[in-house]
Amino acid sequence: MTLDTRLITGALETLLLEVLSISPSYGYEITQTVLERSAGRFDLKEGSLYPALHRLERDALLASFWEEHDGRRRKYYKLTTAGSKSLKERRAEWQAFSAGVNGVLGIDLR
Amino acid sequence: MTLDTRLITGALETLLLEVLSISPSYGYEITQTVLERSAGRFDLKEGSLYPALHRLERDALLASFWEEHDGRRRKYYKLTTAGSKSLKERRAEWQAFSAGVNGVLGIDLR
DNA sequence: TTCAATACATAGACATGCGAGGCATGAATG
DNA sequence: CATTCATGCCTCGCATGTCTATGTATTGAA
Repeated sequence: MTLDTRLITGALETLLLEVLSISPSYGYEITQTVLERSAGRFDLKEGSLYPALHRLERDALLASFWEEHDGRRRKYYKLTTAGSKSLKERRAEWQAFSAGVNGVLGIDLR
Repeated sequence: MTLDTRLITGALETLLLEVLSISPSYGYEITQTVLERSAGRFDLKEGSLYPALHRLERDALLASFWEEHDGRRRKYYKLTTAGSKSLKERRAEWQAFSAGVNGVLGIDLR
């Protein structure tokens, strides 16, 4: 397990919720969006992406629906009301967490 | 497992290396230092702290020595040369990672 | 005497990311 | 026509991590 892998662990679901808060999307497209918005840093793997989406749906933070495009089945996900609320909390938690780490590391972002 | 727990996973070792780069320290004191420098946010548990210290020592990033103070045994840890190098890399990796998350979340720190 | 704080350590429960594999379609390449 | 690449979804098993609970022990205060 690389360091980068361990770092992503707590942020993956938040990133998925964030991307889906912009507009409903599906697995493959989500990976592309995350790749772009992270400036190429986060290349989500299928073995982590799909289980994460399923977890979020199981917890009712996401809802899914199938659509067909050019002969390809796509499973779209969108935020539920609870998902939107959770995203708000997770964004705040991320900011507090990163502030904590920066504090210990003596990194001043002002 | 709380979200905060998952977030700390990738940063814990970096925080330990950072604290020990300031001066050698021992388990209990490290938890206090991290608690202070994170503004009370990170209360390291023994079940994650000690295994992490042992991992870092196993990987030769830390070295340990025992000392006695007021009848209490303390196991001090200090950075090795490799540990110092690793810390530098991890600090850079943390900054790249957090920039990536902030990018996806649309958080602008300028 | 009893309790809290200090101090180290580990076993087991539980959770998560990833590599590897499976299955399928459409477009481009040779 | 065959092959390869990009698109698209899914799951199993492995490695690894944190936390709770527990064990051991000393010091000092209530």
